[in-house]
Amino acid sequence: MDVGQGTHYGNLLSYKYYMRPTAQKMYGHSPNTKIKHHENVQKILQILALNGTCTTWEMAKIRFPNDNDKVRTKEKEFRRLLVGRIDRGKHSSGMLELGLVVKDGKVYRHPVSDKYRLSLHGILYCLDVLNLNKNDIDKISEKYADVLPKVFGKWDYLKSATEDQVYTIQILARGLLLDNPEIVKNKTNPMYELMSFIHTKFRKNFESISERDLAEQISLWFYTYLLYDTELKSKARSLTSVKKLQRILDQDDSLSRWYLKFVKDADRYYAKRADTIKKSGLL
DNA sequence: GAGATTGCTAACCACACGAC
DNA sequence: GTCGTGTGGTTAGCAATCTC
Repeated sequence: MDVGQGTHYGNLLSYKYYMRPTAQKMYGHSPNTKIKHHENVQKILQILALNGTCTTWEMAKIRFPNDNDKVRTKEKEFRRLLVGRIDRGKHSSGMLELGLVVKDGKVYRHPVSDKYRLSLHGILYCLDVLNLNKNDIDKISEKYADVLPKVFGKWDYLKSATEDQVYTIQILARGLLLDNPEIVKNKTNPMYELMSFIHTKFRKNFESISERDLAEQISLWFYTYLLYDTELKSKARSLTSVKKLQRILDQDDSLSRWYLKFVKDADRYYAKRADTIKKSGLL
């Protein structure tokens, strides 16, 4: 897959502290914006979110299915927003440069044309800003299953297994519970330690991360977040969050091996750090 | 073969807005 | 008020392929 040509983006902390605020400043923080440029960009993002990989012509046809003149006009407008423009000798950046959208292959049937799709940061920005309903998020999961295989690729199973807790991925898109998992109240719940280890594991990738590694980080966040207890006070709760996660993992061998390896890595990491402190002679 | 379609690049002009 | 910048609307043109 020919992905992200010339586009660089960072890990989840980079999303929270750079990409999200920058994108909100440039393209709006809600679908109720009155700024035309924000509306146009959000429309492109919505088309790519709900339809997956498209050429600019296909995007314009989705916008105006029965009006070829408008398609021609819109296609040029969409391209300009995506790739930027040069006017009066000055270059203005487009959505590709920020990294919300990436090039994903080419169409060879006509003069070679680029195909575009959302990046993982773009997907998170859409989940954060576009006020999508559950049906829309289901469509994104279908179109981007290859990009986020451990989450979107198992969406239907996860929906039934977590009783719709899958939609909490919007919490990640808002940058919440990312680097502040200390709100976990249950001292036997390892969510704080595991969330912290996710950041340790990917800390060198703040400025640059491959799409595969970012998908890995998002997936680890997603499954670790399932440990979050929202009903601690409820006596009616039949399963602890740990057992609930175990039950989900038990149904899928590859998923189980993958996540338990992460937990073992975290365990080894913390044991080693504790050993270093003990041997330092400070205690 | 001619015209239509599709993809891409660039330019012109107008307007809004903030800085000075 | 002037200037620079960002953006929208529009047009022109080139090239390859498709359709009739």
